[in-house]
Amino acid sequence: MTANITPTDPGEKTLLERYNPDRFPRHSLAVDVAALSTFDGDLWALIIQRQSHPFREIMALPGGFIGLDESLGQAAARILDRETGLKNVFLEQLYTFGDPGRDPRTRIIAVAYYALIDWERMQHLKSQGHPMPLRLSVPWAGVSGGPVQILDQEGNLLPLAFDHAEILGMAVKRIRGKLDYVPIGFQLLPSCFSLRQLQEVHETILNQKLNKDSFRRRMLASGLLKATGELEEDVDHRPAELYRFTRKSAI
Amino acid sequence: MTANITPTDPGEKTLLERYNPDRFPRHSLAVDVAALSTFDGDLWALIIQRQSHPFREIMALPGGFIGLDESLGQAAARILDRETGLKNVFLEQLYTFGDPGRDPRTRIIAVAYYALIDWERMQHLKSQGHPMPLRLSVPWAGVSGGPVQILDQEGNLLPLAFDHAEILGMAVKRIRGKLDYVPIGFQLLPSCFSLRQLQEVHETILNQKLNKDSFRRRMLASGLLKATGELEEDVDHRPAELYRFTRKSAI
DNA sequence: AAAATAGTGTCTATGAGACACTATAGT
DNA sequence: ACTATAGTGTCTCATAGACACTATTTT
Repeated sequence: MTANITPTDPGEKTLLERYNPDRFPRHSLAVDVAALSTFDGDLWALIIQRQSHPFREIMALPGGFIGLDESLGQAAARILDRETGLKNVFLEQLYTFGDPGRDPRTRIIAVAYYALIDWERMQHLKSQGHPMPLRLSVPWAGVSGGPVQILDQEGNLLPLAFDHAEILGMAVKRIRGKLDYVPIGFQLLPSCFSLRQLQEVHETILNQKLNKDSFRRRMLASGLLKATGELEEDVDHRPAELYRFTRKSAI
Repeated sequence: MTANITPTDPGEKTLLERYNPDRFPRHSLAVDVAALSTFDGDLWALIIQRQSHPFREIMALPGGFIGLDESLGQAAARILDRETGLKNVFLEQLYTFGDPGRDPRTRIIAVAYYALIDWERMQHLKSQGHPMPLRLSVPWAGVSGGPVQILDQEGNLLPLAFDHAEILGMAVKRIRGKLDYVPIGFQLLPSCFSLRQLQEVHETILNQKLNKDSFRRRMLASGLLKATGELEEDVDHRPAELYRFTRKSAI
């Protein structure tokens, strides 16, 4: 559009140069990351123990403030890298939590992301310090949603800081719903896997047993799996063939 | 947790009182609303023509800055009310757009919401001035996603300001995906409607013809429709029975 | 009566679940 | 040989699509 300069319109260029962001309220913006994995029939989340107030010593999701020149996804990847040393992780925006009062310090809006990490990588976290995977307890079925709790090694419920139980719940709800039409299961497996492993991932996410025959047929008919010809090793029964995902569909 | 005060820990209360939000970068946060309706076999979106720079005179979604003490959903409802006078509208968070550079003034993060409004209400907007429904042209099938264009009365493509074509595209993708498992169709209809009207809404959203028999069976089997006993009027053929949605499932 | 759509009944094709059977590893 | 799981073939059942038919309004 032509920027005609008139007495009432000083022109776009001038206005942009004169623009004062402080004419409108400014907010603190953070990213929280729900990094999920599957193991032993349960979902696990990467949790840290807070070192400072508020919620000092309480369990929380990794998070941090968003820099002025990084995109939201970059901020999430940076924070996940800082906590785990992992790069190139499946990471997707989840929801933005902005209720006034969700943080007792001041109003902080959190753009939540979720990540899917296979258990093998989850075991080799760079910073062996605070972050650790903790088992989830999902107190609802299907995709009804709601907060999700975390358990310590003895199976005791641990409280979560801020609204992080809601964020985790939203992440579980999202991947349950998404699993029906997007093959995200392989994000939680090594690059080579058996159909049984894939089925166990699905069963863990959905928290329900699936029919073996029908699951095999669906997966093989999807055209997204490629047989490698290799076989499982070190199992005390007939070894299964290993498959790879053909990542033709953009994730 | 007991707030033990030690030489290295001044206590939670003190820290919260001393908290300085300016220790971290602060951002401009806005809400943009994609208000959708269906009519004449197409999706329509509520569009305004910008009165000021940047993108002066270009078409855009209604939006505004988020107040310091309102929730994100409240901000979206306030802005939709300001533009349309409509209250109690189906409104749901869509995605947060935060790429640096998406707004030429300064970095502005936009939490996008989408609304579903039945065509009847769309015709009686309070402020007869700027906001108007414009027809959408969706250049992709299914839920592949991508930007969506708007058409003027003559069917010419109009440019959209900022990343609003992407926001609209995300909204269309979302409702297409959601329609398969959540009955959102009735949000685009008056409270009483025929099965044919409902099918037309589905066909418009999905942009594909549906099988009449199977659609009827699915809808009636869902248990979400209640026959009213009333019939259509002023149609030049056998009148259809009218139904209501039983909103037992929380939307 | 003609036109147009509403609504019902039935056949068929497809896909999921169930089950039986064979195959192949370790012990 | 025994056990455990992999993998195949087949039957059944539920649901979607197709189609034929009847019903009810306006013109």
